[in-house]
Amino acid sequence: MTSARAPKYQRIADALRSEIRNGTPPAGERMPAETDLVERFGVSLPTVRQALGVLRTEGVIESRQGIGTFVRDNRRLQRRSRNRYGRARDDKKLLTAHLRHEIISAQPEEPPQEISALLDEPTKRILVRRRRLINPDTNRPEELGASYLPGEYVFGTFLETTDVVPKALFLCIEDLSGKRYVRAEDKWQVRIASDDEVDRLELPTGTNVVHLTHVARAADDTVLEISESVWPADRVVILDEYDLNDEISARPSEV
Amino acid sequence: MTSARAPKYQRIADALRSEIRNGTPPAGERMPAETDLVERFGVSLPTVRQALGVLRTEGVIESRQGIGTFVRDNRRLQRRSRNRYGRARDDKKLLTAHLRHEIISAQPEEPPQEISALLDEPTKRILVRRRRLINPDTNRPEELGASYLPGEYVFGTFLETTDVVPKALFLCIEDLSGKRYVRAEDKWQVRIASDDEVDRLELPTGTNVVHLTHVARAADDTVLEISESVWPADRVVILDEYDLNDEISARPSEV
DNA sequence: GCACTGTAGTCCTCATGAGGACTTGACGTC
DNA sequence: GACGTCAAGTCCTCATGAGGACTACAGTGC
Repeated sequence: MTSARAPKYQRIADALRSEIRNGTPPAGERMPAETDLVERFGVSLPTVRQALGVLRTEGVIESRQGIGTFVRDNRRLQRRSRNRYGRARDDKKLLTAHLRHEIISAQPEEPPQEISALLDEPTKRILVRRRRLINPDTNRPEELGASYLPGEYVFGTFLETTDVVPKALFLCIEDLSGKRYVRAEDKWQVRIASDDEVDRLELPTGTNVVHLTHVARAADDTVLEISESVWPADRVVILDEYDLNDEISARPSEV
Repeated sequence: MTSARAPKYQRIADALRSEIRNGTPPAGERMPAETDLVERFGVSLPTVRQALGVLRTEGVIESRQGIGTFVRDNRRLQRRSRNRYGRARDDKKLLTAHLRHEIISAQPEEPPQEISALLDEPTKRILVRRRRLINPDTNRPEELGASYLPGEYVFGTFLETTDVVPKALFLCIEDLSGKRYVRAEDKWQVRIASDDEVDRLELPTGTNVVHLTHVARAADDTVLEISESVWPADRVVILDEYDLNDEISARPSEV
């Protein structure tokens, strides 16, 4: 894999990566100290650090100052791309059901540019509920989210508290607004984590995240809810299953 | 944004990033030489290089040895997540239609582990058509793809040539197999680009890519086609629109 | 028992210095 | 005019050296 003429730091990175892939050190465990690696590979400290930097940006390892460098556990969480509305399926592959929901805040906020651009003019006063999901197995945050709800329906209701809602959020909105969720648009993007996301998701800076923006509309096209979800990009898999009859409009060979 | 006690390389990176965001230098243009930056910021060369390294892993800039460091054009290409089967919509936001199609190869290959795991036993002999999409405006590759087709249907047919197919690929397979595409599973992942992808997509090493694995099945559940598509993660947006009536199975409030 | 302190081990920052590899373009030769 | 050569400018690699910041833990004093 590595050519003989590759730079030292690259060869060291390759060596360590393949060792990790073979289980030494195993996920979660500590790597040898930088000074040990200097001795082992017979190179200088900056070279070792450059090699570790490669693995760090790849998400293979993670360093904590004063403690050590650790092998990251990169098992991926499985998400269903349209599972927001709880279609009844008991798919054991979906790990997200076990996640603990935690409401960070629930208060009126000025919507950011990208969100307010999607809103109808009269609904620009909004309530924002921010949530975080913790994986109870690893005790690590796996998802960050925000729901932007039209103020006219939700101001002064129980949604303005940080309590966990009694039933699915969209059902609450339907009750409060008297309208039905009938259409949705999803937008998926990969981008660098913001400082806030780095903190809340406990990620190394510069990590990529998957960002989903979900817009739900009523029959009259007004926006009932906009929600955002953010996951660490290297810890998530998005699954989608569908019938093609709906997708294939006409087969030319039949015309 | 940057605290006063942030390390030098971080402050330099922040300064350059915000300048770039404000248009200097503009996308595609050259950055000042590293030695110029050394003088401007009054730091050493490794520090400047570390700052540029941050921007490089963020995808903001790109360096070419012997030539210079350039601001990357990070406009994103829009993709529809289920548009593979050409549902007739004339959405001007979709830029992909303008892409130039290029068949790299079309020959029998040993399927990789992840693919053959999805295949039925008798169809493990497959034809692989590899394609690349070029954006004629920028003349840059935007997408890399591979279609894994069951050998029993396609060996010896025109699909074994690198010619562009006369009609949509799935229609060809339907004709040749006598079966219909009725169901599909999509799997989306973000991962580091392989060496091959770095070459073919002309990316800096270590870049993240979005990887879609699409499995299409017939009514009897046999696999008709597996296709993979790979895009640079920071140059793509995935869009999806759908009716919620299909998704929301039952509203408890009505029970 | 508790709180504080010091120390060792760890990763992080940054300077200096040197050589190499790659690209471009000017120049000279044929 | 075509081709090869050379030099300048660029980014890339790597060593050495030093200091700092952070964490965990053992020991001390109360």
